Amino acid sequence: MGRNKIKIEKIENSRIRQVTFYKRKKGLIKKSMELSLLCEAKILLCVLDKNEKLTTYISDSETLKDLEEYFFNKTIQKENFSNIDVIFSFYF
Amino acid sequence: MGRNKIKIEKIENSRIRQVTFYKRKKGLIKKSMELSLLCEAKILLCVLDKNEKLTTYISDSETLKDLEEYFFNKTIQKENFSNIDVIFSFYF
DNA sequence: ATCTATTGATAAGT
DNA sequence: TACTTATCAATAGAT
Repeated sequence: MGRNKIKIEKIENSRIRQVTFYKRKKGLIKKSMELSLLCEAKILLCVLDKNEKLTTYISDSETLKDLEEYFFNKTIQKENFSNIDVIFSFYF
Repeated sequence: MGRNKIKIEKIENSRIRQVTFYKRKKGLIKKSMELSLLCEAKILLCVLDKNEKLTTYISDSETLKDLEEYFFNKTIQKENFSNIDVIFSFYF
């Protein structure tokens, strides 16, 4: 989307990278909120940028407590993704 | 987007809610991965659904360790959002 | 799961 | 950094 298609790889120009970071972080927070409201999902999003600023989005006040419980409960179904999983499933 | 515009509120039909959850969760993970690669951001995303399944996306192996450090460091700049913040900033 | 009309997100430009 | 706009991407509803 946007005027040109871009490759999903590090943006070398720091001005463009900062602008993209600002816009996409905002978009990610909005989509997190929408998913939590549409489907009553509990969501935690943490974004740590290179300038060492931490931005968090937490859907509701119980989310952290619930997540802690689920993280350490071995009987709960879990699905874990990292960049390489996502790249494979979406781009190959 | 999609065939109709929908309101951002709980989807009451459980079949439609599950389909939407599956599609949007996938989209959210993809966008998290893109932001981490484009801007070298460290990202943690946790999604806990009503059926008690936890899905996580972690951009890289150092993310959790770094986040722990930043969470408890009071000198770090932090920006925290919840649903109500997001709703206000995007919809009002 | 797959398809596609339609809205939404965003890359560049200003 | 905020606004605009052309363009691609995400997805709602149907199948």
